[in-house]
Amino acid sequence: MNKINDDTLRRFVGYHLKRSFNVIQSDLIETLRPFDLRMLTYSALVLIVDNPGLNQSRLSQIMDIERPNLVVIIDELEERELITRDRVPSDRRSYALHPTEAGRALYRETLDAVTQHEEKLLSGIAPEKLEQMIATLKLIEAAKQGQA
Amino acid sequence: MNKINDDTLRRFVGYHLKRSFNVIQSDLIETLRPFDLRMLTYSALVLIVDNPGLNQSRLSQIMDIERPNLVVIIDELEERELITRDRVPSDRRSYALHPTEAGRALYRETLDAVTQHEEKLLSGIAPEKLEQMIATLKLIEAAKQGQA
DNA sequence: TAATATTGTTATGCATAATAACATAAATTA
DNA sequence: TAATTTATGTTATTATGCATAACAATATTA
Repeated sequence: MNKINDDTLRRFVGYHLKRSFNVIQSDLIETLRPFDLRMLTYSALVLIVDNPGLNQSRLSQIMDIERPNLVVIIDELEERELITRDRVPSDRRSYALHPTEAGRALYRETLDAVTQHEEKLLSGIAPEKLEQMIATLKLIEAAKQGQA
Repeated sequence: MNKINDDTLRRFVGYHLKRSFNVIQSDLIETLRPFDLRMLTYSALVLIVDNPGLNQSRLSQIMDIERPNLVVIIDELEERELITRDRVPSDRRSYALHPTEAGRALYRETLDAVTQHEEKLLSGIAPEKLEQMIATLKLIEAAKQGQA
């Protein structure tokens, strides 16, 4: 059982990011499973509750996904009557997305669950370290703009 | 053009991880494109060069993917004659994976390219911050084991 | 008014990832 | 030794995430 050497890949920030994200992601998937939500449907629900009235174009931008991929997500949330697509008189191309009462209720439930699961998963790590890490992650996120 | 509020999602470490990983990932995909490699074929190649003789079972473990998903990756690398699958006399179920000379050459080329691209992307961030972040990312990675 | 841009949509394909089922071979145990 | 269990690699299948092309309806602009 000699150890496999991944020192070369360990030189890359992306490798560490991916491996740690995998850990959080699998925890999150399990957390959301009882609510029949996936990462993207959950993110969309949260953003719609927190930004009622926004349209799909804007939502796809903040979610960093292409508009076509958002359509099925919104379809799903609408079919489950967690949100509504409302025609906008001032721009008849777009829909204003609003949560239903059921959507807001699910939002509250899942927010608790997700918060608790992440707190539990990361309970062994000093909050200052996490805060520092997040600050650096934001710098990486911002590095995108600086690219050619 | 009022800003969309994602404060709720910003409470989650996973959200920051995902967004920053997306930035690095899209850069990496572009970097690997000229070499006709994807993230997974690249990772596999690196690990095989650095750990010649390992088998698919072990490789799938370190890569954190299921064995069936590794098969096509190894198929591709073998078809391109970057690696070989060699029968092991002591265990005739498994294959020892070895890089070819072409595989080692591509490894060197891509290692340079990936290193440079990541350095360029992250050039505006202080190395100490990145080091601290990686240390915390490792803690998150390790949190997996501590789970129920 | 004519040309261009935006919004939402359909269709399509590629990449990543998980599971079930299986053949072959090895290890265990009865 | 024989029977059972486990490990390795494989095929098939499915779900998910993500990107692009093309389009109709509507808005914007030149």
